[in-house]
Amino acid sequence: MGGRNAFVEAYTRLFQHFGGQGWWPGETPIEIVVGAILTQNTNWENVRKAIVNLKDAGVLDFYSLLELPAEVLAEYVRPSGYYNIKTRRLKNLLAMIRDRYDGNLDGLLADQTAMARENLLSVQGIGPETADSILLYAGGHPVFVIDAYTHRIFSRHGLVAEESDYDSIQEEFEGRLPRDAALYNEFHALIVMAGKHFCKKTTPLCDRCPLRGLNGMAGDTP
DNA sequence: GTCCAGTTTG
DNA sequence: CAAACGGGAC
Repeated sequence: MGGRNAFVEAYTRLFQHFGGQGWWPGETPIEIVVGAILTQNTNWENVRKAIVNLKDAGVLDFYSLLELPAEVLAEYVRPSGYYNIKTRRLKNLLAMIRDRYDGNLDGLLADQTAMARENLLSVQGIGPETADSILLYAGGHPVFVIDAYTHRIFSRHGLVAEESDYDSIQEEFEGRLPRDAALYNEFHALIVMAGKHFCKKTTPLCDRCPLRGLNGMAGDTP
């Protein structure tokens, strides 16, 4: 087992099993930012329908979204679920960019990582995972995105404590891995794949999981 | 009926 | 710590 570093080992195994994921599946920064909010606790396929609605309506750009009446925007994003609250969250983010970056999304993404993250987290409806997804996938900042899959997979393998919070898990990952945005990008996407296909919340498929035995435990499974 | 690339509020 | 937000797919 090339296992001095189980985090690197996990990445290697997942990449070999699933291959490169090529995230984020959005073409422009605004599309990635919108997708990051719409995908909160929601299946990506439903988010994709909402993005298609916005594209078809020709409003997937900063000022169109900013000026669009909330009730209209809500109809477009409806397929992604939580559509009223997500509409509000999108509007909150757009207003922050308008106020602090003169309406320039690229300005936010080009800001220093710590400052951009702080500004994102100040928006009601943007928590650490959404903020870091935007920083990493739209801005190319080297921040590791932690999600429910990350917590579940790595705690099941005894590599992070069950009770660890977002920031401490993130510190663990960033401390164990090279500070490389391309690596973080691919690794998080692979973790999502592992969570979907093997490390399910109920009835995990441990016997066939590419991560079985990752930490030298009796199978690393609960 | 269950689950989903979460976050806020009670 | 629990409830709320919610449509779509299986």
